[in-house]
Amino acid sequence: MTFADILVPVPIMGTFTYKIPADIGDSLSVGHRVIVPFGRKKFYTGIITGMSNIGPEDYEVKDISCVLDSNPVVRHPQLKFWQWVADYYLCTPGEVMRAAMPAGLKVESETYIQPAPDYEESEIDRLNQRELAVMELLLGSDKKMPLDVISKKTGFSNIVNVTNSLLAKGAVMISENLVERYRSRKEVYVRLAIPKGDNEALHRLFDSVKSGGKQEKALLALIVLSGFMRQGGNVNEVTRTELIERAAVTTTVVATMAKKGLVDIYTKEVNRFSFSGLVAGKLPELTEAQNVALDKVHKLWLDKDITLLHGVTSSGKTELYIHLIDYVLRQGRQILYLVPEIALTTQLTRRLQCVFGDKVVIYHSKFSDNERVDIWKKLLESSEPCVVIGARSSVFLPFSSLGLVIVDEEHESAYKQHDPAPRYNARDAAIVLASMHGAKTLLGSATPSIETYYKATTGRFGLVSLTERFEGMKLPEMRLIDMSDARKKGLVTGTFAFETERLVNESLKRGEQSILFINRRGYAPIARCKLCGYVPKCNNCDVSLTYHRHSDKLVCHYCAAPYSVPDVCPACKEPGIEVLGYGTERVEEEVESLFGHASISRMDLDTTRSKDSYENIIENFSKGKSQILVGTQMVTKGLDFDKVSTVGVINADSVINFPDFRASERAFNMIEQVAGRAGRRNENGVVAIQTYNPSHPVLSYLLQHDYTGFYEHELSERQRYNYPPFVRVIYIYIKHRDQTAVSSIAFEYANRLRKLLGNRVNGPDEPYVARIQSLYIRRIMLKIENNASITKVKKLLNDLRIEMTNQKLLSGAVLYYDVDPV
DNA sequence: CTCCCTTCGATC
DNA sequence: ATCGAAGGGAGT
Repeated sequence: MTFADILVPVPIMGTFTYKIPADIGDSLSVGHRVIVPFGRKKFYTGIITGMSNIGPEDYEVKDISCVLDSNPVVRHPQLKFWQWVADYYLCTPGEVMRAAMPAGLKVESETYIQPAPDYEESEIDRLNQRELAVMELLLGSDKKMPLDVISKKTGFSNIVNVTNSLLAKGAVMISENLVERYRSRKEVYVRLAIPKGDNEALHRLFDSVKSGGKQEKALLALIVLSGFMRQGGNVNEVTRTELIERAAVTTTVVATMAKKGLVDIYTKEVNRFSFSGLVAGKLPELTEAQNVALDKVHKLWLDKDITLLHGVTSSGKTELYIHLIDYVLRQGRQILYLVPEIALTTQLTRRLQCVFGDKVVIYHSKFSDNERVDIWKKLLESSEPCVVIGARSSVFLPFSSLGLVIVDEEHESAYKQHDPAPRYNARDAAIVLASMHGAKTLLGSATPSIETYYKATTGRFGLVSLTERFEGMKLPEMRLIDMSDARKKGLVTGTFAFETERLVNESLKRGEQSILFINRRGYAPIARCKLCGYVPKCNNCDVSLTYHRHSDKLVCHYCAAPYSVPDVCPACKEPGIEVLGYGTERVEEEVESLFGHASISRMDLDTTRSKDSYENIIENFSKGKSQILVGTQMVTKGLDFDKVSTVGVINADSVINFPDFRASERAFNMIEQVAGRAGRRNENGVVAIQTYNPSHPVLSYLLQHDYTGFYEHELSERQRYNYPPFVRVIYIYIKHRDQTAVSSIAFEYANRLRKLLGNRVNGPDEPYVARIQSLYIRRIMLKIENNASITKVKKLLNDLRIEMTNQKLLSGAVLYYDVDPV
């Protein structure tokens, strides 16, 4: 083959054709990774998606620069899957590739700049100030520097102009260098410098070390660790780390021994993802109800590919999963176990490792890129059965033979990627991936999404219910607390109703724990001047700033820009700025003053930024080191705590009154999930829901833990107002730096779209946050019938976009789609 | 008329 | 995404 179609990780439709150099033609195939020159300068990593002997006629074809691996790194059906994601979520395959592969597998070129060796400034080519600044920096370091480093150090935003003029004046040279980000890990090993079984030589080794000395200790440890004296078989490789730990000696001792010729020290590349050597344990025993459910899943598998396991909290879904995983592992196939948040992996991983030992693999975004590459490579190399626990991006791993995909907490919005493209939902993508592998999908949830439950009750999916909790566990009592009534009667301290306070106190007295859920981080979500009413807003976004006491800053929660708190109101010049409302920090502070004797921890985005912080908080709480846990939605996720008896929902209204069609669903799920944390093994479980709007229908279903009742109610609302699952929603976002432009563009776009699709088009309207990062936003909602062809819609949207682009009607605007928003 | 910055169009 | 060319407004 002489030509190859190459997919590059850029947001452009389609693939690009390159010539395959004659000497490497035979070794290439689809899925291979290559380096190609792309655009004027840059080099990118591309993936071969097709090959042919006939090249294009109408343009010049460039050569593939080099081939990166001896085997493909993308295997069937990954490319097909990428294409599906691109088609369904209305983005380009390049964007999917960008998201799918770890950065370490996508080598890119970077522009480097260095001073020209013989440059002398002349009269004609005077350097201006910016140029001089760059030259000074370059001459100061005498090494060539990447452009982005220069721009960071000088603070110049438009560094390209400066370098170009420097280049024109002959002051600098530039070069494109490939940067390999992936670093393999090297491990130091130690072995005895004699052949196995040569006992005479062994004696000589012992003769040459001091009896009772460190070296002798090391020698003994090495013999044990390597299994040198064991009959038959090979000696084990022993790492230096293992050895010095076992023998309690330093590396110097080992180095001296190597110098004396007693041992050999050698270095080897290792895969970071090493099987931990854990041994598999026994399967958990199932209860009667679980056994019935398990049988039912197996029966459903005969004619349904997708099954919903609807199990109330603590009904033991995980045990069921474990049995199914075991079943599939025995068939020699792989399992993908999706969890919505990295956070959930720790407890789960331990449980699975107890049963499946070293067959458990974890993959998520807090892993270093090197670690991710290692896992990718490991999956490519071996097709052994294993179970991958991962967050949404693990749907892109190179599985060889998936037998089962489990999507735990399938209703979770964390499965949906919002920004950047591909805006995919890992739950739905996983279903498609599973079908490409001929695998089964099991969706699990205590509060299934409306769409999923609809499909399960109308026969598209199988449905298995687990309604029975483990022995001695009952659902916690839900108690509504009418805050306006409480305030009228003066039964409120700060944001706590006396009632809530009393429940927490009783828990404390019994030596039990409490969880307090507030849907906002920071100290207070609004700052305001009490004299003139001025509210500080972000300069780039249409959001009021959240006050963070910890840093004493006002922070934009959309672009993270920090602002200092003004001493006087910028509007009226009086010192009237005060803060309003409650976030986690402020609740924590109030909890401290109310229950000062208890130990309190807070869990939100701000306290879980570093790698292990999340686990530490969870660990502390589950070991009882803290009694009260204050947090955002993070605390609602399926964590198992035995001693929690009180759960407080501090502000249910902020969850319920969110302005979109999923508000009720989200509120029901969130509150029911956090309620599930109470009374897992506790008779006294109570959930206090503080609200100013106690008659909201969602709350009445929550009081009864009545999922199906809520579902019926919500489904009829969805049908009445024509929302999913009865239609498919596509949001079309239009962003522009200019407020008037964005309005008129969105208006024109919507009108043209309406001519094509009629009343399926709603809007444009301003989304909840109408300006983010200096861009004004408009949103058009498209409601497409379920049986409509996505291809047709896609073509129509594409054509409209091209038409309006050609008429210069979209200039300066950013336009993108969000399919199946959550 | 130059300099700088933004916008536009192409990328095999 | 990223780069160079082209357009356009202010400064000399």
